[in-house]
Amino acid sequence: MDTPILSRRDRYRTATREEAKGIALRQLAEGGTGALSLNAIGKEMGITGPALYRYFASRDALLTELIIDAYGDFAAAVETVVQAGDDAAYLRALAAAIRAWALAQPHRYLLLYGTPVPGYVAPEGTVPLARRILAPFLAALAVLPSPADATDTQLAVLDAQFTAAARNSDHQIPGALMRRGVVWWTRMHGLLSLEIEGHFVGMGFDPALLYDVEVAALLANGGTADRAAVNETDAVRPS
Amino acid sequence: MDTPILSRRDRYRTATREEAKGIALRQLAEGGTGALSLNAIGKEMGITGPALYRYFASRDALLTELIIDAYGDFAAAVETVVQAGDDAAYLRALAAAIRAWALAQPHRYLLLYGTPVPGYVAPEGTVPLARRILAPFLAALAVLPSPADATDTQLAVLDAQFTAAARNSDHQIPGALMRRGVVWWTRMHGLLSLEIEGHFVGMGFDPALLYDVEVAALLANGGTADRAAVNETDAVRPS
DNA sequence: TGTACATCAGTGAACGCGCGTTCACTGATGTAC
DNA sequence: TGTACATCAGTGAACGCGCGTTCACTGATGTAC
Repeated sequence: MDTPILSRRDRYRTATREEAKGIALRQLAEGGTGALSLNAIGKEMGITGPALYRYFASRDALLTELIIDAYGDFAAAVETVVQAGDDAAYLRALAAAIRAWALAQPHRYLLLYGTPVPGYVAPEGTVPLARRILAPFLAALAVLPSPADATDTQLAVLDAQFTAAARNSDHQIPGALMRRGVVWWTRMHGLLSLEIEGHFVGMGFDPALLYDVEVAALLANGGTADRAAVNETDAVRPS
Repeated sequence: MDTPILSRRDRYRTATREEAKGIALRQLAEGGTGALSLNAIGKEMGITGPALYRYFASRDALLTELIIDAYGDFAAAVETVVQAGDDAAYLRALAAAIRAWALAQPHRYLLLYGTPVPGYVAPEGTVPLARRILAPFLAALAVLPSPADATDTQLAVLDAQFTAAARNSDHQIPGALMRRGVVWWTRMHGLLSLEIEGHFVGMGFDPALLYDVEVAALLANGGTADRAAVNETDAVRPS
């Protein structure tokens, strides 16, 4: 840390900023992205709307800050998971941490992965933040072998695409590994977004249990169709 | 059909309604749910805003109608798929139809499965519509066996929950079947929502290919973790 | 076929609301000598 | 330690905008005799 000597003014300033952002998050949780209003935030703080322009350049600037904060918070929550036990246990713990964070702050999760705000352009430095969240998964997946990877032509093409993309980027993640990470991502997101948005309500099952089952499925085949299993199934099929 | 004798007025009326709804859909596509405005629709039709109150009771009523229409359209698109070839091929075709519809009209897909409109209460008769979409999948999945179902306690509990829910409802779908259908749903939704919302942009892979791979994975294990494969993997593991 | 009435589409003004944002201004807090 | 100036927080008015919705009203289209 570099000399955190803050004047009274600076401390007050950051405190006010944080208070405003906290209220903004609550407004977001209650009314969705459209309900984010500098005037309304000011009103709740006992302050005029225009006063907030001393703290945020515009409404979009505040929204951008909330998004970046959410990314950081999410990444921090994932990085907090300690690597204990074997890799499968670690991956299970990572998946559980993601679900816990998403359910604890659904509006922030939707801010990152939900329907994009119309007319709002995502901030630039968002890619490394997204990668920070994926990184622990990739680290664990790299150790965990995935069966029957190269036996499928579709898979081979897909992995080659990821490999090529890595060449054009600044990272060196193997294509097959990246693909497995993305599969984890899409499956977890499918479960979490539907749960958060209330689409499981009234279906009579425990979303946590389904989540566990799906994580187990991911661990079982490493995020890959087990083509050996296909043949087995076909052989066993009664029809 | 029951006597479709419509007066000139009635025909004009439905035509105007349809035109308004079409413009509403385009506005939704451009500006998101918040941009849906009766005044703006009227303006685009060369009509005053209040005039639209002759056709729709309120803004929410129009939104409800759009949602119900979208459900119907989506269900119709799924039901159009002809059952040719074996069950796996049929399921692949169903999954492809869903992706095609979702990508062709992303805003309508998000209207059904995206972030809920804040303050808007979903219409009542939505459950049977949602079930209409799931039904063809369940029909095909019922024939396709899923391996190693009962070997896992978590799975057994989950299936029991679905079975119990079916008892309390008006349908008679076996728990394990319903669970497999939900797994198809969550996986496809994860892929489709992330693709539609632009989260795959710049990653350098073909979303269609990943979709195919995931459908293949679903077909391979029937939407279930293949626990036999887990043990195989563990046995092979180098670490 | 013509007339009298009912129905309906659409207008335009109005109400009340909230939004983002700019701007000139007042007071309080900090800093430099 | 005291004074002079700069910095900053916050106010309140204003601009222009758009929204949903109600209401009294005008004209055109339909229907019944």
